[in-house]
Parts: sequence; structure tokens; C-alpha cells
Amino acid sequence: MSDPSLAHRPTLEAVAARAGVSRATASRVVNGSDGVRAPLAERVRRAVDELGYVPNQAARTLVTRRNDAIAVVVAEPETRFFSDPFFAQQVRGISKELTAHDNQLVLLLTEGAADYERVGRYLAGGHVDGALLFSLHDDDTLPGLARRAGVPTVIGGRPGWSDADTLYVDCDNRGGAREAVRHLLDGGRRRIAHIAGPLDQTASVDRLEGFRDALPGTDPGMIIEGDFTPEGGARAMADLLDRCPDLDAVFAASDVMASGALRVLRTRGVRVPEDVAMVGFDDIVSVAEWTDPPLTTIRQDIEEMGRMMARLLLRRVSPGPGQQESPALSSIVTPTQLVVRASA
Amino acid sequence: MSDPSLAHRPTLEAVAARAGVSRATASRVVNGSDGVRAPLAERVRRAVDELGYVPNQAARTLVTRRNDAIAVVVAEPETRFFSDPFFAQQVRGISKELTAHDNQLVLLLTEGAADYERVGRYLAGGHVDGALLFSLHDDDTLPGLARRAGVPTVIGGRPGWSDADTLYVDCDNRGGAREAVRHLLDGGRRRIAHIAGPLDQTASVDRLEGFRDALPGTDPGMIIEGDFTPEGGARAMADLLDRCPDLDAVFAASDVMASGALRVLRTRGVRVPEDVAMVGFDDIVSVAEWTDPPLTTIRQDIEEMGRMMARLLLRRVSPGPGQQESPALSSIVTPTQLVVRASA
DNA sequence: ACCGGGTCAGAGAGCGCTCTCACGCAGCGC
DNA sequence: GCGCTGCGTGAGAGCGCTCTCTGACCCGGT
Repeated sequence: MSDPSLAHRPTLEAVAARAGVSRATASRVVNGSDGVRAPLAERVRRAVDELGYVPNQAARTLVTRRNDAIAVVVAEPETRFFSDPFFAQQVRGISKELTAHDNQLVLLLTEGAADYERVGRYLAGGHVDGALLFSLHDDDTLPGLARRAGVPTVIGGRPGWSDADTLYVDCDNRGGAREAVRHLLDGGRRRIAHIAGPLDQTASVDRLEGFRDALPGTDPGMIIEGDFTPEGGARAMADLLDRCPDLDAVFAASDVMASGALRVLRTRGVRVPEDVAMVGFDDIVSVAEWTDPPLTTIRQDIEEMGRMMARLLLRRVSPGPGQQESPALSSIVTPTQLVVRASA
Repeated sequence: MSDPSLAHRPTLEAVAARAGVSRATASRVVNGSDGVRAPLAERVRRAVDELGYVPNQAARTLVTRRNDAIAVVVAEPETRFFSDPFFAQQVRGISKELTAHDNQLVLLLTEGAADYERVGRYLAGGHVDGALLFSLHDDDTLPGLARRAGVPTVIGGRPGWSDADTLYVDCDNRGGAREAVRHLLDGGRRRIAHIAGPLDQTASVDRLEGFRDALPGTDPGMIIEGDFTPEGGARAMADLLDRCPDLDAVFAASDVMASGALRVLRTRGVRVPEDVAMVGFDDIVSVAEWTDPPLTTIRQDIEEMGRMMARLLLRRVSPGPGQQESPALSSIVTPTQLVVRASA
């Protein structure tokens, strides 16, 4: 093998021997538990340094039943996970929070149903202490899989069913959408269309609901389902223009779709915001600030939501010191905020 | 705990008992090794099903010293990993290849030097069988870290030093850059500028070399260092226009920077490709096809390169059946290809 | 001087698995 | 019929660690 150092890696036994203590004491020192007198502890620490000892995680896991690892499962069959900065930011937040708690992030990408079985095996295999599930669609089997595997779970985005035992983190999609439309109304717009996300996801449905809240009785023809991609946004915009050439505003359910829609407007020579105003959703800075014109949108703190998911999960996995049982953990819905730029 | 099923999970022992065989035989069946007679094997398999047995990975790792997991370490302190689709595609390729070989992908994001220590600990902890390193900068300490940890490694992109023992996968940056510039020359362009990537990375340096190959003696003022972000590309473009208003072409070292540069050109009313031609690098479809105008660029098969990295690493980790020692594994440099769209 | 209580260290039993080794039982040649 | 080979199975020894349980020791109180 190419890695000799893996072969003769010092064990706790070796450290103990060198420090002249028992394995138990060495273990105590390594794990920072108190009750070891200073001089002894010092000897052990020196031995650890000299030998370059690093605990064998597998052995430790075998007895403690903890992995200090969390799986992030992305149920996005298509390429969206990576093209959409939304996930990126969320994962970043998760990563930071996990790192802060000395947990590892194991990324599981699924592309198609066949992968679900693999993910199920993995979760059941006890590799991880918990799982973060993303981007679920209608009656997704992933949560059931995780539950059967006995793995604590937190979901990104409100799932399609209600269940007190299911934890999730989401933003106030409906309220945010309402605010977006109100802003358009305040700007004097009257013929407002909506480019929705895929309606098998609650985020899309909730945003559509918010749109309807602010604009009851809207002609269904003014609502088109997109797919959260720029191309989808572009297609929807083109359709919309064909159906209803005199529309004066669009609320797109994501910045990414809005960017596609803006491109179509520009191509068709429609001025934004003079002829048509546009509001997006997400406030993905790298998109919203760089569209032409910069995009007015509904901000959600995506990275923070990622952190929250991780925090919630970690607490569910190991109830902190002091509290015995998880102290009634509950799902989190974060507020949104209108960010006005040039497009509306 | 919230997961009772984790608590009383059946062991191999239980399976063996139920099937009326020894633990050894049960293990043989579970691991698919031959030499167990059919009826016995069938009994074991039934027991596995009935009990819902899943092997305990920690116990297995403890004795086999294999994790079936690979770390992907991204040395990108800034937010680039997630905003740049380049990484995304690469990770996708890696993920696919690892999945095909039943390996897990453990993602380690580093943001700053402090994280290096954590990564070092993790690698040394024997959690993974190998590591894929990305986006290294000059004299990055990551490879040393991995080596000391005794973890087989493959690097994405040619590292800044030469070392027969270091495996990497990269594309022909220099050749690709040369081709880009030649295309511009063929189009009759004569005042060609270059927006380089950060010059502490070999990809940037190599592309710059290629640029110089095709255009020896270029005024250094026509070369500006960017940072592989759209903003950096925009800034560089602005500078370039100020310094040299009569330039007639730009070769940007990445599509992402090219997109930023194109925005600036549009803002300044410079027509592309009439006044200024633009060639990018990477062929990130979601960027290159959607710029205005669509971007002529140098294609590298990023996803495939990800696959190659994974394949190389897996082979290094466990030499396949047949060959004893790794059969002289070597680094891979893939060809590039000019993709002509509208911008040049 | 004796004893009870508290503190700190060590002994040792596993955690669940793999894998070597030994053993039993065919089938073969002589 | 005897040993020999060879295949299929079981016994058992660890892998490296944690953690409980026990015991040694020291202290103060009587």
C-alpha cells in the first residue's frame, strides 16, 4: 500500500504505555474528562504528541454509537442542486454549524429513484447520527426511509404533510409572496402575473397562495408553473407575454427564474421596470444584484436557515447537558423581507 | 433517545442464531464470498431479511481498515466553491463515480487556515480511505497534511510543484488558451487582452502561458489578474477599457469572469462581437449559453474530470484484482475543445 | 490509632465484525 | 482399506476503544 503511516498508527495502548498509565487513564485524558491529576494528564498529553496519536474513530464509534457525522441528502434528481445557488448557501450554513460542533458533513446526492435504496442502506448502516433532507417533492419517500432507518431528521422546507414529530425549517413563503405582490400593487401595477415554482413542492404552493392572498380572483391564465431554473423562467415569461401582452408586472417564485424571465423581456424589447416590473424571491445576491436591471426580491436568510437546520438536528441527536429529553423541539419558520432594487 | 430502532438493531450473531449457523458463515453470506452451500446461504439470507439486519459499519471498519468513504476537500476559503458551477460539476462527476463503487462522499469545506488543522485531524482520524483535493493555491499545505496523515490523494488541477508521487487530473490549460487566442487571431483581431485568473493557481498561470504562446510580446498592460468571479471579471474589464479603449478582443480565463466582463461591455455600449470579441474558458453551459451574446469558449469536460479523479483515487486506494501493486498510476491531462458561439 | 468517605487510577469486559485456523467429512488413488 | 487432498463450516482471537466496577490511597473526624 501507498500509505505506510496508516499501517502502524499508534493506539491508545501505546500512548498509555509510554506515559506509564493505564489505557483507561489515557482515554480519560484524550477525551478531556476531568478527574485525572495534572502531572499524569501532562505525561499522557506529551505521549500523545510524541507518538502523533489520533484516536481511531471506528473503534470509538463502535462503543459510543456516535459518529459525529450528519448526512445531507438532496432529493433533487436533476442538476438543480448544483446550478442553484440556493442549495449552495444552505449547505454552507449547515457546514459552518456542523463544523462548530465537530461534526462532519456527508453529502448524499440522489439522481433518480434507484438512489433512494442506496441512501436508505446508508442511513440504516449507522454511518451518521442524523440526516438533513432537502427539496422534497410530493409524498417523497425519503422521510419514511430515514424514519425506518431510525435516523433523526430535519427537513429543509415545509414537507407536504403535517406531523408533530417532523421537524423542518422554512421561511414564511406565503407572507413573503404577499409582500412581493403588495409592493407591485403599491407601485401602481394592476395586471400582475406569477411564475410559480414546481407545484409538487410546498415552497411553490405557499408562494402561490401568498400571491392569491394579495390578488384574489386572479385569472388562472396569469399563473404559469416553472421549474426553478432560468430556462423555465424564460419559457414561462415567453408564454405569459403571448397570452397577455399587456401585463405590467411579474412575481417570480425565485430569483433564478426571474433572471431567465428578465432575459426574455430584454430580448423582446420590453423595458423593466418601465413597461413590466419584476419581483423575485430568495435574494440570492449573486443573481439578484447582477441581473439587468438588478432585481427587487424577497429576502430569506438562506445560510442562516441552513445553520438552523443543523442546530435543530444536533439538538435532536443529542439533547444538550442539563435537559434530559429533547425539550420540545419545534420547527422553525423565519420571516422574509422585501429588498427593493431597480426591477420594481 | 428518539430512535429506538438504532438501539436494538440486530447483530450478525442474531442472524446466525436464527439461521442456525455460525457467525462466520453468516458473515460470509452477507459479504457475498463464495464457498457457502446454497441451502445454508438461503437460510442466512432469509434471516437477514426477517430481522432487517444491516451490518454495523464501525465494527466492520475496525477490522478491515476500510471506510468506503472518500473526502472531498475544497481549499477555497471564499464563497467560490458554491458560486462557481465549475466545482459543482466536478463534484457531480466525483459523486457518480464514487456511488458506482459504493463509496461515500464526505465533503470538507475549509474557510481559512484554522480549518486546515481540523481537516488534518479528520484525515488522520482514518475516517476516509482517500482524499480529493481541490483548488490548491501556491504552496498549499493541504497535500502535505494529507500525506502526513497517510491518506492517498488525488488533486484537482496541476499542483504548483512536480512530484512523481503526486497524482492530479487537469485539462490542457495551456493548449486550450492557445486555441482560444488563435481563434481570435483567425477572426482578424489584433489588440487582444487577457483577463487572467488568480496567478497563485496553476490553471491561471498555464492559461496565461498559452495566451503568451499565441501572442508573444504582448504588452503587460493588456493582462489583468481577476479572481474567477463575475465581479472580478467586470472589474478587470473596466480597467482594460480604461487603459486601452481600442482593444478588439478579450480572452477571459473563465466563463464566469467572461460573463462579468460582458456585462461591463454592454453597460458601456460596446457591441459584442462587433467591437470586441470575447472568448471564455470552461464551457460551463449554464453560463456560456446564457450570456448576451452566448459565449464562445474553450470546453473542458469538467464532470468527466471529476469522474477521472475519483477513479484514479479509488485505484490508488485499492489496487484492483489481478494487479498487486498499483500499476504505475499516473496523472491525467485531458484535451480541450473550442466551442464557437456568438461572442467571437 | 481506627474508620468512613471521597478521589483517582487500573482491570477487564465488551461493542459487532472479519478472518485465520483447525476440523470434519467427502471423494480419490493406490 | 489407508492416507491424501480439498471443500465447507465453526471456533475464537482480535481490531481499538469506552466505561463500569473495583480497589488503593489519603484525608479528617473521633
